[in-house]
Amino acid sequence: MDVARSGVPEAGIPVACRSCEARHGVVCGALSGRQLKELNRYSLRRKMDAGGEIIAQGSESSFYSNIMCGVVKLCKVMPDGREQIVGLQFAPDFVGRPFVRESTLSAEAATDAEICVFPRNLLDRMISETPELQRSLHGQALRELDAAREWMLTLGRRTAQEKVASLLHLIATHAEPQTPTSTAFDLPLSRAEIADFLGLTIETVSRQMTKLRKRGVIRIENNRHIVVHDMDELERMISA
Amino acid sequence: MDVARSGVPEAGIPVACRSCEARHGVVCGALSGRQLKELNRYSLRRKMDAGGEIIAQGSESSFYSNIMCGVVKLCKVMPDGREQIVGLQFAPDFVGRPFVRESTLSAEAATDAEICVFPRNLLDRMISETPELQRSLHGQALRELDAAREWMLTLGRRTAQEKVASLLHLIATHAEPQTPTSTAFDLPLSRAEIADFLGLTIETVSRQMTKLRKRGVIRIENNRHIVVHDMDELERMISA
DNA sequence: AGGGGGCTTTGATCTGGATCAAATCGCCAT
DNA sequence: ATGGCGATTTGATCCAGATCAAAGCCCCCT
Repeated sequence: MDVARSGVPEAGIPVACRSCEARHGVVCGALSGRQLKELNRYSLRRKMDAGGEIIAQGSESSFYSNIMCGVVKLCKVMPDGREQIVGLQFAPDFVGRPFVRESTLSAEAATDAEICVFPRNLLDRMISETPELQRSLHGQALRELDAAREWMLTLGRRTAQEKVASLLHLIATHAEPQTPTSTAFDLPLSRAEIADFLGLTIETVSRQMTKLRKRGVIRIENNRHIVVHDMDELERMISA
Repeated sequence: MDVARSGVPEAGIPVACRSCEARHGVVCGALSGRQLKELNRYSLRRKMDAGGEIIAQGSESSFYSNIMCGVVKLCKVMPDGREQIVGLQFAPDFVGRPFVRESTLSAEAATDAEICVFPRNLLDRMISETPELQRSLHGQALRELDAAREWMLTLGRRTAQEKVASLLHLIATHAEPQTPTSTAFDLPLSRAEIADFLGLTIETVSRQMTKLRKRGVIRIENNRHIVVHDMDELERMISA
């Protein structure tokens, strides 16, 4: 059924890109075949173990990345060690901060992950040459801003119970890129990381999870695997 | 001393724009003389009283605005009335959410303010035709994202004392567009609004302000006017 | 000048979540 | 299997900040 040469949009697309998770993501989805080929020439796939650091807070990085699979957490730490996770990113998100070299936060693999790393200078050039790419990255920045502000409401005004429900709902909603909402999933974060995302302590997170379990809203298997029995109730608990 | 015609970059610039606060802001600074003229033709200056609503949460607005003077607060409210301020914007910031019509937050004048309102469709067209404008708005979105994440750290991990110090420092740093940091300023927010920005109650905000006053870090005149006696100490209290 | 209403401060008490302290669980390496 | 170690849960107690309550203050209006 394949058409032989032209007419097939994948003609001329690098082999590595054809089945890539991020092929139609924020960055690569906005590039021409020529650009894709050039970016691919200087790209490197990298497997990250959970906990591995992609960008260090306060450092200057000369790379950007795309997330191919896995979950990446964005963290801020204070000099005294207090830590706050300020965002989660999922495949095929773009990771990096155009226009500013020094990073004000760190990016770490929360789960085992695979990323596609490419030179900052090269993408910066492509951004300035490609309005569609600028637009696409602008769109992701605005979506992240919406998400950050939604989370500010969670941090500032929700109770511990509502915070934990919010987290479970967020994961249920984003864990599987294909399905809009999944009722069973693995948590990409440890209890300590959940605490740092919600502005709580480990103990409070654990107690609230237990409470949800005892109320029959969720089941917990092996600490990390969650089955949501009553998604409606979970959503109701967040109260918008 | 004026050069007669061409050579003066302001030639052909609408009169209304020449002395405008936002003339070199995120939007207008990225437009050509022709575009500026067109945008100006469909723009409207509007005076807002403190508390006046620019965009309602959940509504669809067909306008964007530039802040000419004053302070605008971005709020989210929950169905039960709990409220969180998720951002403050100062002249000459742009207010609006490109790409998405329905607003997930409300924008209100925190102080008496003046804004320049223009049609969404028109600016959307200019954005798609003007890479420099797209870039400029992308830049503002990323700066707002940085600010939102910084505030997430404040909301999630700082104590009431540190939160109030963070707010005073934010205002000292942004109140006067001209000076980088001012040691005396009027608070653009009431105690209730400060509480909604910091995720605290009015009473806690008041007590922490009193504590700062008694420690000699600040002086408070007429509730709204603040003089910072010891800016170093204020910054130290935020601990990065 | 007087009086009223909405902020703001101050005081007393309560409580949700933090902190301190043990178990218990799960998983890996031997 | 067995031991060991980090992660998680559970329990006891504490405390920062919320809540409830009452002045005080400021400013505007008549």
